[in-house]
Amino acid sequence: MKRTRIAHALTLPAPASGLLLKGWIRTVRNGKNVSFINLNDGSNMSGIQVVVPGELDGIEAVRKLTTGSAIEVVGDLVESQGKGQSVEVQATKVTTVGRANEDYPLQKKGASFEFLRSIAHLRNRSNTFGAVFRVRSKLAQSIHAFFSDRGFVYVHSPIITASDTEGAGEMFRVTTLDVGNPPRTDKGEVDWNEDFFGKPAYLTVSGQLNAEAFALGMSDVYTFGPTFRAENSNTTRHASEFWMIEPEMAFCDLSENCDLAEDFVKHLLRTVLDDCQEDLEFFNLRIDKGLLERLTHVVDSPFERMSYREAVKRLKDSGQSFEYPVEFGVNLQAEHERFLTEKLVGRPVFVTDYPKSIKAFYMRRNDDGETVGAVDLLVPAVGELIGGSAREERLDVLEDAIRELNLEPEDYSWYLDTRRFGTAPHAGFGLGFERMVMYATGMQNIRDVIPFPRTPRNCEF
RNA sequence: UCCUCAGUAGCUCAGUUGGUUAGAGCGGGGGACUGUUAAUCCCUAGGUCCGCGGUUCGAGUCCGUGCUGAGGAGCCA
Repeated sequence: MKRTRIAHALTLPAPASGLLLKGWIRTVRNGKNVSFINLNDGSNMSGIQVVVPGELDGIEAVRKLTTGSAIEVVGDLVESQGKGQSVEVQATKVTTVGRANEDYPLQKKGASFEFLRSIAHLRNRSNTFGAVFRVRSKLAQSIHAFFSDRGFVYVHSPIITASDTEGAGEMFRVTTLDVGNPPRTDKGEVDWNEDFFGKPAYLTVSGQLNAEAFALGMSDVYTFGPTFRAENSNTTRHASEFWMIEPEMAFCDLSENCDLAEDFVKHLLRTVLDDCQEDLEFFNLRIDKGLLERLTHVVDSPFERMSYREAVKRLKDSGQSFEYPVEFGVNLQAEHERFLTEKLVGRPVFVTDYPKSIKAFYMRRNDDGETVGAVDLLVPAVGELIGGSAREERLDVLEDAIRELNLEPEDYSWYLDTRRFGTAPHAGFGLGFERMVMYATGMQNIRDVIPFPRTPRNCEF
């Protein structure tokens, strides 16, 4: 007999006989004549109710079953006699596969997210985290589907990099040297020539420069993989290891870049609205009351676009007082971004053309000499969701930008090669995957949307 | 990294101006009852009050310090 996943069993027309279900017990209620088991195998939120008649062979073993135990059930799908579910499984055989002892930490009792983080290996068996990780998986699959449909090439950018000049944050060093007793040069400095790669190496903080190289040859590409930041930042929105999506398109300007970003965000949200209904309804009920309304609104609204210059003007004209004043030339604070997208615009907004002084060297310089072709997508309730830009494709301008930062163009030789040999306008953006999962689920802590999160001082599991 | 707050039973929490034997609900064990829905009812076991040091006749409670966690800020994705 072949196993049926519970989500599928629930779609079968009842009555249906001879099903084999396997999963883990969420709750058991034993009566004199009948026992009820809520069985869950991770394929959906609700699980399925298994009804075990009191006269069944082996009923004594069933009565001793505990929350968390793994079992196999053979039975028939029938219309439910009780309230609360339309169908249930009338068991003809129940087999204990793996018993959970009475100290199983996930009892049928509300537990704090903080506690569940301490049992990350078990928390996927809870309602909330089962839903989070189903949605996360669906979003990941949906990302590949979106780009695949548009002819993008999926590029695996390297995890280990030797360039420490990307400037996106503190990097984790990768080394095989004995940290307690490294080889040293005559001057007493650590001799990186002796290290595995013959020079200092790090975990990547971004795949963008690699993606650019592939875009300038394969046209439309994207990366989707893990990224590492050694920042000692302890917030609900930062992790040391997270996933990032970075599309990069040749022969593409800032406006077309925004077009893609808008389609992309809407596609992802529409997918989870369509395919993860039960999970999203749970989030809407238990985690974030406004979730469904907000997501539906975003999917249905055209995104606003305005320049940074205009955004600053509208923020100043709003009369709103901010903890940090708004001025042309300063980065927008979280409070500014939220006010702009939530109050002034009321829907997602692309803010474009930031002062060059607050953006990265590789962003394309505008003709005004003052701004660059950067774009941030701000969304209600979260703030910045996407950051991107048109890339500087002109070799001489790019070299000047590097020198202005007191960096050496020679250190970027392979990157500059792409501008020497058949350069072309191109643009792209980066989206923190976990930010999207948080946005889609209403979860407020990044540690609760990553299966086994890594943050400063936390590398369990 | 900075600021603020917190740490009491397996979990979620209460614990008064410092005062006798630190409590409740859920979960666990035993029983009753029941087509049940986080079932219900009775009985029961279960504690390094985060660690260390101090003040005091007396500390879960006050002070210092360390550890851990959370929220906020900065940085960013």
